[in-house]
Amino acid sequence: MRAQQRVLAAIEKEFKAAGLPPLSWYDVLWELVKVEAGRLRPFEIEARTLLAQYNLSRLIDRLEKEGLVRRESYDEDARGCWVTVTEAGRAMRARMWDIYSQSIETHVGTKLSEPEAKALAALLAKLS
Amino acid sequence: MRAQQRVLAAIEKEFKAAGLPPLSWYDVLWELVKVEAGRLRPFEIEARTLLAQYNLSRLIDRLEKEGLVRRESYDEDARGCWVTVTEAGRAMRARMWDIYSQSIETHVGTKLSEPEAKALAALLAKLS
DNA sequence: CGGAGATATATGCAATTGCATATAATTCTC
DNA sequence: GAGAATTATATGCAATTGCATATATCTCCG
Repeated sequence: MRAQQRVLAAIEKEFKAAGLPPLSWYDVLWELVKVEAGRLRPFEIEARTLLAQYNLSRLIDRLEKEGLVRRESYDEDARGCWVTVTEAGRAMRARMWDIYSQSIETHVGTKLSEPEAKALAALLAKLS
Repeated sequence: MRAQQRVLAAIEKEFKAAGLPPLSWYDVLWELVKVEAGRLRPFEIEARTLLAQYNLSRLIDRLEKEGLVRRESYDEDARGCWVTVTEAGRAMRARMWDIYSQSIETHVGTKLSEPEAKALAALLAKLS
């Protein structure tokens, strides 16, 4: 818990210092960019990011207001919608990754050797 | 990040199901109970828990309102105060520990062997 | 077909958090 | 020993989160 708090706080701080939005924006954008169509249903994002449904709904509002994603209708089911990443969203994700990757390097990369990092990942995977 | 989120969410959920307050209350109470005098300065709690100063200030308000801690004057420095855990606070911490220890067992203990848990702790310690 | 649930998403409202700054006291410097 | 800088804690206000529930479909079953 403490380790995560420290690392997360450090990363958020670096995003902020670079004038970038919080990590949760990155998580959503990255899920969208990762899939080839560049779009997902909210409930799919929810499952992938562990964001609560109501928090995600409002996070999408904010992303949409900034023009980073668009809500589009989903014809097979009128309850649903697509969340599609825009070009601006892709660009933002890339900009955030510049900072994020550096942060990871600083706060994790320099603290653990390659085998240690792999061991850590393997142990954490057992918790999920 | 994901592993921590999952485990933390599961623990908070179990606290809530038992009608208990959030984990952050436990963290503060535990720091207080751990020291023999049963009291600390806010800035000491802050350093030990990683809570932000303004969040801690308000968390102490809530704990005080519930009668779990008391703010007492600190004579050597009139800016400061002691935060002293009350009997009710000690009792609450103990009640929370019943749930917390079970949660840890469920969400960590059953997922990792003893040497794995030690290895995980050692790796995470390197991040801090 | 006509509900009775189930599912997908949104939203009003209260609680918490974050930010910036306030307040009050202490220490340091010349 | 009078500011100036620093430290300890609190607080007004905006943003975010959590909770409960709303809304709109959809699915399934008799």
